[in-house]
Amino acid sequence: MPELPEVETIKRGLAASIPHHTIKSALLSPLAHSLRLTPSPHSKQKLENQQFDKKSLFSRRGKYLLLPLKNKTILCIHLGMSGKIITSETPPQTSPHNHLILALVHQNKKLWMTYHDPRRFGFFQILSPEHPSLPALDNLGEEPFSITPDRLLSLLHPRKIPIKNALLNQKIIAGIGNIYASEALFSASIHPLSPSSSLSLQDCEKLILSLQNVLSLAIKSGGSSLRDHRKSDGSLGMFQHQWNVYNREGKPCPLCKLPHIIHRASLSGRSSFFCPHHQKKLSLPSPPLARP
DNA sequence: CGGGCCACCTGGCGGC
DNA sequence: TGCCGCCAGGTGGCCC
Repeated sequence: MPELPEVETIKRGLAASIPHHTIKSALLSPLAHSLRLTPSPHSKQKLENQQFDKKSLFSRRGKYLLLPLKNKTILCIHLGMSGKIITSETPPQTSPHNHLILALVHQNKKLWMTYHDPRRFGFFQILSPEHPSLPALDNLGEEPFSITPDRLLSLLHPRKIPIKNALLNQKIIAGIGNIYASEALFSASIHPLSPSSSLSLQDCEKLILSLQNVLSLAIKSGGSSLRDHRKSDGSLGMFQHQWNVYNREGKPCPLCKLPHIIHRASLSGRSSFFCPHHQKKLSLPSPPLARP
């Protein structure tokens, strides 16, 4: 899915196109009930004839998109693996996967915003003062752009799980997915299987800088379009052309060059890509030797 | 707590 | 051409 850069790209696209619009109608697909979270029966009524709240900007938390409305509710969208949000000046083509279509208007100009998600691993929910959050949203870890090395060290220190798995755990750090976890570990020269507890403060500093660098570059390129991601105007993200390791098994390591090639390993059922030559696996400090 | 599974879904791709 | 198996950007649950 959309990881942090893709969601951020969509947020920025929407912020540039729809915040002054009024929602004239909201159409839910017949399949919307089988999204990962079922939308409340009142979703349609809560959205229709509402305006976006100009006092609260559109925002993103981890991989969650938050669109505040004037009636103090927030349209919260998670894109799962295959979700897209596309705006268009004509109604979207009919599809069973258009789970939410908002017909918008501003100064007599019509615009449609469509949430499309074939696999239905994503969802949308209306957060209201009565139901102000979601468990997963409450439990999100810190944002990669604000976490400090000290904080990351303290989160990693008690854990033996591979650092790659820790990066994918949204409760530890929010917004990182399978592509950017591999890319950041590559840049930080950290082996994905390194135990989380083996990272030093300096490793944490380097990892945070690598994360921030790769995420910033990806946002600048409009995210990575592997297959489903589109910017909100329908155009492609371009960061997939700048991947160093993701999906590049067998290709030369861009850093070490031949004969060193990118390897692939499966970690908790997810592909990880790395260069074993410069991403050295860290080991845990040896346990103290038993005194004879 | 953690690792290894599975489930939820559709669709694209390569191999035969 | 067509079918089949495999794989995919995420998350959460269950069992050991």
